[in-house]
Amino acid sequence: MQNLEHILKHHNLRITQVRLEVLQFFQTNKNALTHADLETFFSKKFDRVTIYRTLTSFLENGLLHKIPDDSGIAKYALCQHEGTEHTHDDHHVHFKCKKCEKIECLHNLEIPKLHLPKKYKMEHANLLIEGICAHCNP
Amino acid sequence: MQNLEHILKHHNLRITQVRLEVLQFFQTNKNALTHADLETFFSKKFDRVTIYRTLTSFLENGLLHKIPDDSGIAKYALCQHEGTEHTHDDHHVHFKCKKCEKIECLHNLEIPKLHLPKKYKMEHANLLIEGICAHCNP
DNA sequence: CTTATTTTTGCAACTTTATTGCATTAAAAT
DNA sequence: ATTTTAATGCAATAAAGTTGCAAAAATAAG
Repeated sequence: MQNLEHILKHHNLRITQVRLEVLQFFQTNKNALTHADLETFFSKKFDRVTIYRTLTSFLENGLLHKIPDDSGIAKYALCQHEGTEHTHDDHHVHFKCKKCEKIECLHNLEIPKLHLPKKYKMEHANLLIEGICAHCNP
Repeated sequence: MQNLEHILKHHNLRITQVRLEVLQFFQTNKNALTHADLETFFSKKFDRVTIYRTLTSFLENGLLHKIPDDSGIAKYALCQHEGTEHTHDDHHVHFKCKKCEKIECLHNLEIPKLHLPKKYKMEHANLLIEGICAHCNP
């Protein structure tokens, strides 16, 4: 397991305080996070805009991925297998719990192959499953 | 094929001008639409807020579904098989083209069954595929 | 078919989420 | 140690969506 500075370097990101702490927060938090989550956690420590820009830079440099959902609020989670270029992160499964509202990545699940109509070319796939997560299931 | 008024009635919606025209617009438009698309199309004819509320009522009454994606802008498309309660619309595939940016429903594709981890209960599934659509494919 | 009831619409104001410009500060390169 | 390059904070602005309320339209009731 690499340390935080290593991970940033590997993704061509300068090592700064915000980045170190935001990365750490993602690591200790297994669920998808929103900008608001970070803003709440870091209170007055970092500027709102800086947090937005941190998320954007992490996204662009492959540290985070955005999770599609219908809430209208952007949600982010760490990419697995940092370092390697094309991982199965391009085809992975997200689970959104209806009770706790949390979204998590099910990294070990592959999206089954699918037969697309003629002339359609698939590049990424993203499967969002909604239901009750293990934590909320009695 | 039912007419517009019939469809609204069937979904317990009062027949109004906005609803008739918005529904028609969705019918003649195979791709997913945003609020902005409707606002542009209906220019000054209907109020912004009215269009928002039309979308919401269609959503609540099962005429439309929201399509999860990572753009942060809500996208809507007509539900297939109007009338029947639980169709495979709960498990259907969306395709987002990287070139034309349009999203369409692939209603005839089923999402393959998946083996979830213990204690996870699935209720809906939504598969978003990104790539190049038939129209943009040379 | 006229009146009463209920729902929808339009307008204005507001909230929430996200972006841009720019001067200052910090990180890395020389 | 100094130069170069990139990141940060602040203020302002934009975009997306929501709420309250009076007026208008749709349905229900007589």
